[in-house]
Amino acid sequence: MSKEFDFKSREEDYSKWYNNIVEKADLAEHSAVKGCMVIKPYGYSIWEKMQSALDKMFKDTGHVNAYFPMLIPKSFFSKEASHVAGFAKECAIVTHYRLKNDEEGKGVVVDPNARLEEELIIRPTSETIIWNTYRGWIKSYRDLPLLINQWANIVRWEMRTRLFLRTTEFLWQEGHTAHATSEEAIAETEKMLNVYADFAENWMAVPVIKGIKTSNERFAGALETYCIEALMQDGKALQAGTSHFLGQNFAKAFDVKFASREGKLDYVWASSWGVSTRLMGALIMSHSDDAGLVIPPKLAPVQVVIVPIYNGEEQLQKISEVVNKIKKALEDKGISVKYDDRDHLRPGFKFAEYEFKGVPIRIAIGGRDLEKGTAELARRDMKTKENILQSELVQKVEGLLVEIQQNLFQRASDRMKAGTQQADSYAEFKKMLDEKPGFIFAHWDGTTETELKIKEETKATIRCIPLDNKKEEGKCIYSGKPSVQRVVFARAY
RNA sequence: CGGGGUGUAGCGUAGCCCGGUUAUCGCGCCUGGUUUGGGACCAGGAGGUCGCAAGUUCGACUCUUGCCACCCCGACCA
Repeated sequence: MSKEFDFKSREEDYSKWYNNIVEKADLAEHSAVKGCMVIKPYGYSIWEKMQSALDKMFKDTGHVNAYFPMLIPKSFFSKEASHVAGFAKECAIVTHYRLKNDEEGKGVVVDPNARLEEELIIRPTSETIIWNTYRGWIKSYRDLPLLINQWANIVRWEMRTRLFLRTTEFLWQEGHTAHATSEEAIAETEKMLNVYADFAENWMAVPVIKGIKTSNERFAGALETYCIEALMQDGKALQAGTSHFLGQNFAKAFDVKFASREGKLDYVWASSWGVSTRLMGALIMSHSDDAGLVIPPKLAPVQVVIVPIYNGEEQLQKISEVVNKIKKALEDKGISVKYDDRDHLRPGFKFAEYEFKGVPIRIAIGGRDLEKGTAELARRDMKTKENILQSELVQKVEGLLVEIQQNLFQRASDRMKAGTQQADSYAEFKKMLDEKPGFIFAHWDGTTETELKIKEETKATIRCIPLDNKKEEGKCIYSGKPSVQRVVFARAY
């Protein structure tokens, strides 16, 4: 019996549990560079599944992909005042372009003669370089809307990092669109928020609240920031995606004007929106349990694993014949199947391994099944198993994949519901945060001052003002001033 | 960036306080064999800049200083 695969339980140590899963399910590991991670093949293939689903959704909504450089002239940043203020503290800067051999023979050193005339920033986001480019692309209303997305890596120099949730370098997509009117840009911003929510719920099986950020939490340079917020199993909120209405801020900063149908020149209206490898963190923390990772079928690199149980090589061959037929039949239905016939590991070991790697369905076929025409079918989400006829396997598996997907969403939704409360006084609010953290709906007077005070005293922030919020008269839990609606508070990642 | 902790083989660790042959054990890995319905067993074997760098010393895993990385807590953020 190996200790290697023993997980910390969520109860025992939530962060350790999370790190264990990331490492032991082979998703990612720390790299030689502080704050940066290596995404391992198994983890990356989940990200690829996310990418391809999202990419299709973007294309289906009229967007095209392009690529802009990773290095941005420093001067670009200062063109939009609040943007530079928001990102200045976390920028990596390229100052030189050459190394040379150290004259004292101590390896290579930066060549002081190779200083860049203008320093380059490694993109923390690409608004500036993109809007500088758009100036040349947009002349007329006929050039609009411009609907572009890019898949890229970016760097934000973070103080404290956690695999997937916050790393110095991360992968993401960023959409940058240009429109003739404010209304159109806002519609685009909202449309992409809906795409994100759709993806989170229907692919990741993660329920989210759609909302608007307070001015304090808004993206640097945006007029309005929309977001999807998810609730993790420890009661902390996770911002899973954002979509920004940028107004004419970047158009003005980079002088991007278009001639309208009437022949008038006006600045272009903009949106930008993004989701990142942080989604991996959301996925892990939404569904996984004390036995390891749980992946919804639609994002699982391997949906079905088949493990043979045999006695001797001869029997293995017979089983393999049956398995290969089943495998083919499943694959014909578009299901990804792995047949694990490694001989040096026993079935029990494999069972455990696929459990902590989160494979949704496991089929075991042994000598007894050979005679009876049966198989053992186990589902990861419930950790249950049953014996069924091989002849019913394909149909059963197809249905089960759908069922597991739905079950995970249902379970996560129930958790979110159970973790969502209403507080009507500050005392009650603080008690909830301590005793049963989660989303807390409470009245707020709408001022940044109150928001910051609450944050300072409780570490809870306003996650968003839900889009479907019902208006309700009330009093701010902190200041007692009148409020027209409840907002969502939580401690967050 | 502040407080706390950790760093010895792929993983988990003993040794360090009180310096002294060839650095301990378990798991994993390799070879061969027996096994295989929930984390197999036997035999043999390989694998180490003791996080890095200086210093003290006849001698450093052990003492001193500096640095690095990771974890936890804070400030900051997707």
